[in-house]
Amino acid sequence: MARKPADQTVDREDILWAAAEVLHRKGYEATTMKDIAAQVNLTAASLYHHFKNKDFLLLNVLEGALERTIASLEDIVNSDQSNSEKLSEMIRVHVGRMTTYASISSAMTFEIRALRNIHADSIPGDRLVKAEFLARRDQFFARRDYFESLFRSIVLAGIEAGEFRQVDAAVVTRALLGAHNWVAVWFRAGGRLTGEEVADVMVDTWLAALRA
Amino acid sequence: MARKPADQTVDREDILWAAAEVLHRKGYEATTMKDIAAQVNLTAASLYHHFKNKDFLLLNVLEGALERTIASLEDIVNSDQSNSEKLSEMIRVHVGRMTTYASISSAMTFEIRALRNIHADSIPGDRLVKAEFLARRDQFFARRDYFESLFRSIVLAGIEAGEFRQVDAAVVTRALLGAHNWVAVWFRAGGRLTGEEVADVMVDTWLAALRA
DNA sequence: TCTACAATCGAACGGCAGTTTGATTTAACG
DNA sequence: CGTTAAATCAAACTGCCGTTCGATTGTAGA
Repeated sequence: MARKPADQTVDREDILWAAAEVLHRKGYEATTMKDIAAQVNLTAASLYHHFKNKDFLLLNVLEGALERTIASLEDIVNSDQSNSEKLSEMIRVHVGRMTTYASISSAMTFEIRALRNIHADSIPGDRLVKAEFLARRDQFFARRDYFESLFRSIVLAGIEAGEFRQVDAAVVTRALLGAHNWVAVWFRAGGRLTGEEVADVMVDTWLAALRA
Repeated sequence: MARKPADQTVDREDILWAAAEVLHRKGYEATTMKDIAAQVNLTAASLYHHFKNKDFLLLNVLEGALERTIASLEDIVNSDQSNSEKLSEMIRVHVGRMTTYASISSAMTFEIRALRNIHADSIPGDRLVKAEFLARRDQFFARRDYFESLFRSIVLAGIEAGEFRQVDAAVVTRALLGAHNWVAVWFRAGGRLTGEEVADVMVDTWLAALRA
């Protein structure tokens, strides 16, 4: 089927990973198709065999990252633990992704603006392609809201259960998410702290901030 | 001296403000000189009368925003209050800037990557211009570190004074800054909460997280 | 072995971004 | 008034970016 015997055959996942890598370093607009292709030893033209265009490539990166994160969080939310325990685990998962997959995760949060700024008119392709893009992008925004609501629902549940003190759950949740997102910007593997140690600090911080 | 009688005369500050506005919406790479010019009813070419090029324009926006913020924070740091009081005021100032001047402030934090990714070779102009850019950019990064150290120093002082509990000051400070930065992304004037109310929640949250 | 097709590349195209240049307008100052 | 210089613009240039197209390569299955 494919070309190239064994030395190099690239699949969708490899490209998505490479794209996230470059996205993390440069941001969507500064990232060229050539940049992404170079990371997987291809030419820019070859990428179009795997993805419709640059916009869809971005969309696929963001969708994949978000869905994997949501899946991990849902397992915790649906588990049988106290709200404090759930929140702790969720923080560890979220911060863990920010440190282990910094490129993918920070693309997921910081390139949302780029996704929003893509104008339907400028997308190449026929009407159906445009429509698909718009629909999937809307879906992504909805899922992104759902992701946020997972954290918020635990904060709210903790307050009602008396585990957490009375706070503005919406704002505190966003404060927590902002703190986590920022980790992907400053964290460096091999630095003073490991990803797990950073997560420990975050857990400690947010439990202290919320404790009744 | 100038042209245009009274209907429109534009100065550096107007352009910087307009640039921040567009930067906030689109990000540096997606922002065109035409975009910025349009905001102040000019053509792209006219901008070059006020700034050397697009890179310097970005640099000027970031420098201005950072220096103004630092000045406000230094007043508080040097004041005669407890560390808790100082931190509260600093949070109010920082969050206040994020809500009142969201464009300028979020450019200051989120466009740092764009600034870092500008390669000396690609800057137009002679050697002196390049050198000036590189020097001022380094200076900006240094000032940005200093800005962060202002918050961290108060956290550390609070710990030593026994006002705050023992925490990893570096990580907690960055958590706090991340939470604040994120405000510029989600806050909307006219929403459920005013900027001051958001700041109140942040003060409450961080004092709770740090209280001994 | 032959065929079909997945995967890749080189080359070319259209468009637009940042920038430069030179001319033009108009306010300020003597 | 006349001169000067600040402020602006239209037009043109250059280079690169996303994308398309056609040709080529190698492999999997018949």
